[in-house]
Amino acid sequence: MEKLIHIITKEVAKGFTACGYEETYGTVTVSNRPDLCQYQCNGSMSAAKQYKKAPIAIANEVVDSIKNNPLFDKIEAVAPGFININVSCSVLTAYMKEMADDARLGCDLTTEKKTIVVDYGGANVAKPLHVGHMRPAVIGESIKRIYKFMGHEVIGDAHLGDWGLPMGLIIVYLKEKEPALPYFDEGFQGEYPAEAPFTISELEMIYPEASKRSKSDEAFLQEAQDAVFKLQNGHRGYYALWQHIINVSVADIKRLYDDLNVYFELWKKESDARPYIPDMVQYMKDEGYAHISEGALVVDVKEDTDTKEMPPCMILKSNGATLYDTTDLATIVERVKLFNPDQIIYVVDKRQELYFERIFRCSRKTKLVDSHVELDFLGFGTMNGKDGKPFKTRDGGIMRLDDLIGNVNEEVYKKIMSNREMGEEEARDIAKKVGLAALKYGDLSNQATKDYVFDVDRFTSFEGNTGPYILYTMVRIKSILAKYKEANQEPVLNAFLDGTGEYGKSEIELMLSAVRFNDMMEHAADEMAPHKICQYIFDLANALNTFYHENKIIAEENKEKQKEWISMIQLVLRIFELCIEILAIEAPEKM
RNA sequence: GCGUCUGUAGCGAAGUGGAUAUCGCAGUGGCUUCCGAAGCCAAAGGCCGUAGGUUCGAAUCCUAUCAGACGCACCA
Repeated sequence: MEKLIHIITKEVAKGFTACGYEETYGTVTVSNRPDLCQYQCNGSMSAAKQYKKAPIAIANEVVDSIKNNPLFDKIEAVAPGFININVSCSVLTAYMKEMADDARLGCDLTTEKKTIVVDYGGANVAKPLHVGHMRPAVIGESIKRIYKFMGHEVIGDAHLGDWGLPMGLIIVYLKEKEPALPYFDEGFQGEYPAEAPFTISELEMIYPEASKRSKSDEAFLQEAQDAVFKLQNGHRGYYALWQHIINVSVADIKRLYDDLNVYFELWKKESDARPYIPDMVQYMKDEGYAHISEGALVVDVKEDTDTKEMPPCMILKSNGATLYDTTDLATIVERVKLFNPDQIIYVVDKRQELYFERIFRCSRKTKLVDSHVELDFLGFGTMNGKDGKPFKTRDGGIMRLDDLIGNVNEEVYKKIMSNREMGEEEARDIAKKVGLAALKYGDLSNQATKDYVFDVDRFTSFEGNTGPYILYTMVRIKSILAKYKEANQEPVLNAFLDGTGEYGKSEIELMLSAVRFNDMMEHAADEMAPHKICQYIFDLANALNTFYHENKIIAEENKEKQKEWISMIQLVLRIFELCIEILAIEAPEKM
C-alpha cells in the first residue's frame, strides 16, 4: 500500500513540475509545527537558489497550481517559503479503511527478499545468563522480527560460547573433586553414563571457583590448558563430559531466553565452526592471503585510507593454536555454506567494533563471502549501574538475569495488588507480562548504541514513556471494544465513514498517527532501529488517550459515528499488537 | 600517541539542513456522579559542551577544542 506521505509528495511534486521546477523539490515531511499544519514541504527554499527566485514566490506558484486537489483540506504558502498542508479527513478515513482491510496494515513486503543471519546470542555454556546478556537478546530478537515482518528469510543464531579455557577449567576441577568418574579413567572403553554428573546449579558453582583457582594456581591453569588441548584432539572421556556440560547448560539457557520471549532458530555453538578451520587456514595460505608475522599466521587488513592503527587479523597464534578470530572467520565460512546469506548482522557490545571491522575486512579480502554480502555490526552500549560503571549487584557481583526478571516481576506484582482487586494467580500472570514489557521497552526505547544506566525503579515505573503505559492503553481499548460488543451483540466492524462529517482535533491527531504506521516500519527496518517503533507507539498511545478523554465512545448517540470510532480504535489496537509483537512484548487482557 | 562513541532542562532521552528544539521523570497547579486516574489538561524549566566555518537557514554538515566512556595482534 502506498504510503500516505508519498501520495502527498507525488501531488506536491506535480505542482513543482507543472511550474517548471524539478520534481525532487516536492518532498513532503510530517510537520514539525503541528500547531500550524499536518505536513510540510520545504522545497521552495531549496529551489530558490537554482531558479534565482524568491522562495515564497515559488511556493505561491506551486500552491496555486495544485490547491484544488481534493487530497488537501488546506494548502498554503507561508513566509519565508514553506508550503503547509492539511489533508482531507476523507483521505484519512479512506486510508484507514484500506489499512484495516489489510492483514499487514498497509505495510508492503519487501521486493528484494534477502536471507539474513542475525547473531545475537553470546551466552556462554556453564555460566548463568546475567544482565549483560539482556541487551543483545532483546535488541537482536526485535531486529530479527522487524526483518521477518518485512518479508526476509531471517535466521537468529544463539552462537553459544562452548569452547576454550573455561571448558578445560571445569574438566580439571571435576577431575580433582571426583577422580573416580569414568570420564577420567584413561582405560575406560564402555559407554559413558547418559546422565550428567552434575546439575545446573552445581555447574554454575564450579566455573567461578575453577576460574578463581586458575588465577593463583599456575599448575592448575597449565592442566586446564592441557585438558583443552586433549579435548580438541578427541579425548573420549573429556568429550563426553563436555557434551554433558553443553546439554545441561543449554537447557537452562533456553528456559531463560524463553522468559525473555527470545527464540533462536538456530542453536549453533562456536565448536560447530571448528571443522571448517583446517581447510580455511590451508586456503588462506595457498592463496597467499596469510603470512607469518612475529611467529603468528596473520592476514593484513590495513587500507591506505586508514587513519587509525589496524592490526592484522590473526589466524593462528605463534604456538599454532586457534583463537577467537579463527572461529569467527570459520563461522562465516559455515554460515555461507549452510545458508548462503545475503546479510549477516552481529548484535554485539560496541567495544568489539574494531575487532569486527577486522574480521569483516579479512573475510572480504580472502573472499570468504561474496562481494554482495552485507556484514553489519550493530554495537550496543554498556549497561551501567547508577554510578556510571558497568553494572554490579550491591555486593559487587554480577546480577543474574533470572534474579533481575524476578525482581521486576515482584515489583509489578505489588503494584497490581495495591491498585486492583485480583486473584493471586491472575496477578502473577499479568505481572509477568507487564514486567517483561517494562524491562524490554525500557531497553528498546533507547538508541542501541548509547550506554545505559540500569535503574530498577525507572524500569518498573508505570507512568510516562514506559512499556506498562503502552499496555495500559491497549487494555483500555480492549475494554471499550468488549463493552461495545456486549451492548450491541454484534461484531466490531470496519465501518469508516466518508470523512465529510465533523472531526475533532484529537480524532484527527489519532488518524494522522495511525496512517504513519507503514512509513515508520520501513524506517525502523532501514535503520535497524527498534526505538523508532517504541517512539511511534508512544505517540500513538498519547493520541489515543487524548482522544479517549475527549470523546465518550460508549455513550455516543450517533450510531454511525460510534461505529466509526469503534473501527478506529480497533485499527489502533491492531497497530499496537503488531508493533509489540515485533518488539517481542506481550499484552495481557486486563491489568 | 592514534582512533571510535557520547555531550540537548535538575535527571533520563527523541530529533531525516528548515518555522517558537521535542518527549518522559521529578517538582508546581488543575481534572473522577461519566467507556479503566497505571489516565488527561495547564504553566514552569534551554547560550543543544565551547569556539570558529559552510549555508538564505545548523542540535544536525566541516574544522578546532574541552569533558566522559571505550578500543588499539597471540583474551573472548
